Amino acid sequence: MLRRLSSLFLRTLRDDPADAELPGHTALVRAGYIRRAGSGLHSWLPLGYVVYRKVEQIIREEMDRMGAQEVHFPALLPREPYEATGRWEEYGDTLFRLQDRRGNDHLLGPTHEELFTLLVKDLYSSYKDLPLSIYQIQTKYRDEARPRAGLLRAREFVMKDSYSFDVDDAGLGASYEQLRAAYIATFDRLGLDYVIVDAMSGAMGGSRSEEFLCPTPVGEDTFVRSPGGYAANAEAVATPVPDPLPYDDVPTAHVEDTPDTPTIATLVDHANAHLPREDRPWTAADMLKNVLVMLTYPDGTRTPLAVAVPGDRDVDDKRLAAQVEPARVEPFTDADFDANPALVKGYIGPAALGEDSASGVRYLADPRIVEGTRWVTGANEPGRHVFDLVCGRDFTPDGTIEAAEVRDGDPAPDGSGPLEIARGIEIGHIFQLGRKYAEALDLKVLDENGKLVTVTMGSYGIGVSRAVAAIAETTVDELGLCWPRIVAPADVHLVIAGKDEQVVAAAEQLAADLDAVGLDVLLDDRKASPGVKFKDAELIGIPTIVVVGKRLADGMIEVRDRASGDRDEVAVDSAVDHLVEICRS
RNA sequence: CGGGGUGUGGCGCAGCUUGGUUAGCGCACCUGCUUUGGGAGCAGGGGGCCGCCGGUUCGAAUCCGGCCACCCCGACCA
Repeated sequence: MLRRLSSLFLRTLRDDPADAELPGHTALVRAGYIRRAGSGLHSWLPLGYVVYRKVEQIIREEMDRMGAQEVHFPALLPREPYEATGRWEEYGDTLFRLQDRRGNDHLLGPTHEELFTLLVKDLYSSYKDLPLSIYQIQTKYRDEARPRAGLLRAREFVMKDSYSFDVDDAGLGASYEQLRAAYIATFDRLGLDYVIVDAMSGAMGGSRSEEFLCPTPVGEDTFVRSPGGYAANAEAVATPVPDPLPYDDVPTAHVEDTPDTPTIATLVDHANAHLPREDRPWTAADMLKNVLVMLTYPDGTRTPLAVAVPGDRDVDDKRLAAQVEPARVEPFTDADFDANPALVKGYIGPAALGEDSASGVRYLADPRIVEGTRWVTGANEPGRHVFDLVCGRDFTPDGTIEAAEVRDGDPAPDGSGPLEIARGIEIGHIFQLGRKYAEALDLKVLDENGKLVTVTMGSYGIGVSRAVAAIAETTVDELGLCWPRIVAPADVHLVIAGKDEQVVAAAEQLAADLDAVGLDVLLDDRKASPGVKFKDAELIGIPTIVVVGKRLADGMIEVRDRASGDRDEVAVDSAVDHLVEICRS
């Protein structure tokens, strides 16, 4: 394929667009790959669409290779199936809803579990038909509260979503492993760096869920990893539980006056000024912080929850939310305090917490708060705190909860070293759904004993448009885009640097020759100055830039590597062979 | 949804406080000449209901009110 820049539907921009904030997104717009059509909506221009299709095709090939079969659903869907699984309501404002002329509710599919499940139900009814993996590459719609970061968080985006169907858990496990292997192969081919992280805490049973995160500071997901190879989503990190401590020589708990100390910082200052420790100064880590939240369940029930964390840590809202799902976490309001007179704002302590206490509020503690740990905490009276309160002796929480923030340097749960906190773009997610959708939509098959069994499912997604963005964000440099060859919009960017007839003729001939041997060529045959062409070539980011110009007088052309900036001089006569070698190796 | 901000040719921006000729600049685009190895020069040109609606006024891009859109921070986000 030979494309000419003189006629390509392309206009590069010299200035950064005002609304692009990420370097890769900025470059995609400046280089003429995408245009914003609306908030969270993007149009693909010719160069961008070539890259998009290459990424899509690699994903498709790897899905086909593992035996999944491609189908295609509508993006516009009827309400009923989503009503049946409860997601018409659960999805909330993120769901794009619309009505047809008869007033019937429809939605633009945010994900297609329901449709896949129903399709299999329509056609299959025997264990002999399973296992089955089917997938589609489909435009998805989510009315994001705040679209941002270009293609990374859009309202319309393309996702490859696939689903596996098995009769039993062992089958689901095998299907999951197959998909996992296919994802590894896919991202390896795409040249995308990735980390596979646990997306769910082990406490939640057999369901496995892992995310493929592309590590980059511009990513929206926070994860942790250790030198020993442990990696997990921040929500899923388990805290190693310390051994119990002896507490025989800890004094009896005693209440002290600590006026005007409603926060940890003020309490530490007061304690050091008026009640100094014998061995060392008090720190926030000596304080027991009790945080109240209100949980709201899908059925509307509201229940308060108290979470205890060491005073030097904050509660991580996302980790807490993951632990209490499906309940939603809401702040504990002044009205809630009024309704619970046993709770004294700013001075809440364990004595007033717990299912058997005066307040009756369920009290869950960070796993670090083990038997024998010694704390300073609220005395449930304004201006007073309890000192030397020992866990297991003076109070016992109702249970533990993983809600404290994870910090750089925290130990990995598997002993593989200190955790490092990093950011990543979620480019893939694999998930053992289990029987949730099969049950809701009654997908059953007959097993070998002639008994009806509910099918168990897995769901597996790759963001196609997001993968393009992730590649751009992780390869962009100060000059512009810098595509891995496998997804680049062409193999060679051929710059005609000069208006001399011999130069033009030689470049045209070279372009034709490269085209003839099957390389994709972007030929810059515009009447622009060499400087403009070089800048654009760097911005567009095709991996190999060939310059036919003044050195042609000596029978030489220049071959540049976009990524490294390396330049070679090559004889025109051997240019085709040389470039084939570069592009095919 | 809370907070902040911005809407002026395709892109980036000035003008608005203090209302008053034909609304301006850079890039991009068109024509001509010169130029051609790192975003060229000169000359000439085309392109705008100044986000929308209403109000004040002799007169509104500019002042007032309402609405809409978009962006940023946060909340939210299989």
